[in-house]
Amino acid sequence: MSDAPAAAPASLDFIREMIAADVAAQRNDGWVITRFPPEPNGYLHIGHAKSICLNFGLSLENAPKARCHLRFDDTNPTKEEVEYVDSIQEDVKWLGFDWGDHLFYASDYFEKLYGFAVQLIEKGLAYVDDQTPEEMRANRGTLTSPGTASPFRDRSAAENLDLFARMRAGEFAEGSKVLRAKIDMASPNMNMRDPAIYRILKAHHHRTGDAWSIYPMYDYAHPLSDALEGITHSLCTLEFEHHRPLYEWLIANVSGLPGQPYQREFARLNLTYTLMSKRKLLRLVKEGFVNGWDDPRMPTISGIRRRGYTPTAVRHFCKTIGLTKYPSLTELNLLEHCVREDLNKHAQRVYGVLRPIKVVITNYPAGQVEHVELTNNPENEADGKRLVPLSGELYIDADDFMETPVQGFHRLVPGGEVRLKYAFCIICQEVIKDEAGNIVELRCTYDDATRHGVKPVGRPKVKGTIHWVSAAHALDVEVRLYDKLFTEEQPEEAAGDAGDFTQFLNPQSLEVVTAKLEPSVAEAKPGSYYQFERVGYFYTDPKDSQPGKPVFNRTVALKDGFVKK
RNA sequence: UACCCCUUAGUGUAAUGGUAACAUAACAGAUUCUGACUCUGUUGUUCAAGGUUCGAGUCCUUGAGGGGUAGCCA
Repeated sequence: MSDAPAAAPASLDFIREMIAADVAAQRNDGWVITRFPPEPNGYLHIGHAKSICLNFGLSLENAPKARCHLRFDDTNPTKEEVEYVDSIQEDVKWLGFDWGDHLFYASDYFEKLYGFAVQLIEKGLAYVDDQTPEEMRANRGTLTSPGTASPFRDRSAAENLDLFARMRAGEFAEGSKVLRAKIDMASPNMNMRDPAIYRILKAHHHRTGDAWSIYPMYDYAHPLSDALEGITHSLCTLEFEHHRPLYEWLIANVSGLPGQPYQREFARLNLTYTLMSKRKLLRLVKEGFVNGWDDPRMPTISGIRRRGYTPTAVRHFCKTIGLTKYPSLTELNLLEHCVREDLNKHAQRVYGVLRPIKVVITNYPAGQVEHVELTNNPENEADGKRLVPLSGELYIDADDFMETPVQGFHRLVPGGEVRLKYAFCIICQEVIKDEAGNIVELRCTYDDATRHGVKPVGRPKVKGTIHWVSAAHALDVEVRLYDKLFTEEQPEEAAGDAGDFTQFLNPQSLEVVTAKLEPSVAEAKPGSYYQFERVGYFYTDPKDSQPGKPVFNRTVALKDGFVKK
């Protein structure tokens, strides 16, 4: 799937408008430098894709005076792991973006950040607080009442310097002291009520090891890291809106910063039938509701990749949903539309029967096998053709036969006629059942005069065309039929505060069938995209497929224009 | 009952004081050796009330509704 990662959208969103104005005004000499700053504490999901497409997209759109950094915001060693660092890089690359040499870690700035903190202390803008976390919380006030100053708020710079140095040296226990910015305990913005900027954490960091026993807080590290990297536009989601004054306070009060970035916020992605919280996603994995972070039902990048979504489709989706400050809920359907749109252009067509019914063509010469030439992809003739065996014993899909048909059913019925695509028409003469009454076989006759799409004159029109697989040549293949993970559009909302979203897990989110596929798929390479004609799009599972023995994941079903009335 | 942000077809977005539109969804029809794709058409939209203006989705006021915020998480 090859379309280039995105030109600018036709009309500018509020962020792009702002940036265009900055460029026009030659702010930062016309440079646009953005960053995607994940904390390596989990796997990236489709919501992150929105941010990735924005930040890296901006860099592409504003070339050559633009770039986008990948920065790991690794300021909390208790939650972070290299496993996540690796997966995040893989996911960003898969989406089609490239950070070049601009891979950074907040932890690389620890020494500089420490120096800035010393500077703030010297300026009388930060102090060491000995209050317990409980006391701090109590004295912070509430949403409707101001906070109370800490008894330690007016320590001298000298004392603060000494204490902060000893915090770094590891002299104090975790939780016993914290460095706070001295701002305004009465601010209506809770973030400005002397926020903690350093805490004591005697934890092993995945990059700095045991070198530090204090770690900067996000609110402190982020703006300063942005400034150190020369970021011009720091874009984040809406819940950081209240952090903006603090961001600006730090940029204004720390001297010697090489850049003057500013922060703007946009609404995060919400998708129907989808959970986007890392914590809840973790629960699904940990409690075994899904099979790992890359389970094709997961909204993680690794999950949707394994499901068979394409980078082009995801990028196009991100462009389509736009960028606003309205906390919208996007229909999953739109994502699926983008996936089908891309796959329709590129997926190779094959015949596959998910729920086989045996069809015996009684007047077809016994033992005869012929080969029909089928188009691999009608959307792209260059994909060529293939030969598919046809014989007197076939499988068709159970969905394509109804013993007592409903209104509008165009496929095979007792005594009725249907076309086998690119073969001939058959008439169902007899339905054979076992003792339990299950259909085990359909006995049919074919009409040689109906080959090549011919409709003999004077015969009732055959409305249905169905796919088929030759029984003797069919491959038995494991196919995983994925459906939406939840039965509710908004599982969290539906569960309420006290409830548990897992009660809305869709029991039908995964069905594994042994399908009958045409023999050509024996050579299917892991990680390739297929359309099973009339059924859906399928992806060769990259983990579980073996040479000659592919396993397929259903990416998304084809739209079904047939609605039973 | 504090502060901040937001509100345009069912959903997601555009319209930058001058004809309310695009995508998707739904529904019709055409086409089709995929009930897909493609094509055509239909339904349906500015939260409310005032104000400014020749003219308001857009600016102002008030109200309503929604989201966010009280980690030594990010």
